[in-house]
Amino acid sequence: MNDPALSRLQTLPSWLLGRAAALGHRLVAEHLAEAELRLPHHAVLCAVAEYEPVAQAELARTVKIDPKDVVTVLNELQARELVTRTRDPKDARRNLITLSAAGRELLRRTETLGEQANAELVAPLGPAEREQLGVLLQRVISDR
Amino acid sequence: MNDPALSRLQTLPSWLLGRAAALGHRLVAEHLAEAELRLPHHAVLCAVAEYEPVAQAELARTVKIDPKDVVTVLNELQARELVTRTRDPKDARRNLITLSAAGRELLRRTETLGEQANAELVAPLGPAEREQLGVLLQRVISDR
DNA sequence: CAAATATCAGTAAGACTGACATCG
DNA sequence: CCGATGTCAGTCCTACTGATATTT
Repeated sequence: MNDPALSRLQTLPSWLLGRAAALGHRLVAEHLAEAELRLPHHAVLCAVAEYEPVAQAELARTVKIDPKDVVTVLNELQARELVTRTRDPKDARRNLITLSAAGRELLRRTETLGEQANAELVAPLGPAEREQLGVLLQRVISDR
Repeated sequence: MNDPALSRLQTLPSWLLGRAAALGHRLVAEHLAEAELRLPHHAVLCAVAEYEPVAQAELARTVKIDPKDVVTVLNELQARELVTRTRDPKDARRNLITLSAAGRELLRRTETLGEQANAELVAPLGPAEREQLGVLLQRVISDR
């Protein structure tokens, strides 16, 4: 018998995406480990830098992670004094998150580390192909 | 200040890949749930169909999951009588895995489900673009 | 003895779910 | 009261690590 079931599976976009993402995830995580930061923490730090002062719920939306997980990530970032959490005087439900000086400094490092990891990830591709890949992926994830 | 830290992050290949893969993972998982199968189980089933009779260690290599996890996956597949595990008479260290009739039948269903999910995933792309995406991803993951 | 195979137990990261209190 | 926000506790899936037994 031996119909090529696996071969077919391994050409499906979801399979290829899964493997490529796993590779990227591993590379980025390895590089970020140098700054003792994990991936969601880095993403949250990026978002805080761009939108501070910002509420946790909005962080969850922009970084696209679960609001419940934002709590944990922020707890850890706050424990390392990379961000500050203060009550919003205008709306007491909200915590306003801002970047500390240490957070800003660490972010500069982790941004560099992240870009190195991504350079490794797309090393097999030429510049035009990297651009093309980015465009296609954007289309696939757009709005969903 | 507000340098666009998040914006930059969200154009990195690893970020885009992560989001696209998560979307694909969710779509495939949802479709496979209809057959009460999870992702690794489907992949293993595909590999067994293509290479049976096959040893667990080789399954781990072809499907690229941890050999320890193959044990669990196979336990569950065997409990549902989708595969059979028999001692290799030539090498008593090996278990030879083969597909049962029920397994072969279920695989036909899950293959269809998987292809439907992937069709949804790449729905925003035209035929040529899907091909292009596949080629680029193959290049990125080749050999690593 | 060294290497490969299979199993088991435990752990870690990430994404999720449900319950709850607070505030507007 | 409803809806949004934040917190807490716990689950699920996937991936890994370490230890062990057996066989080649």
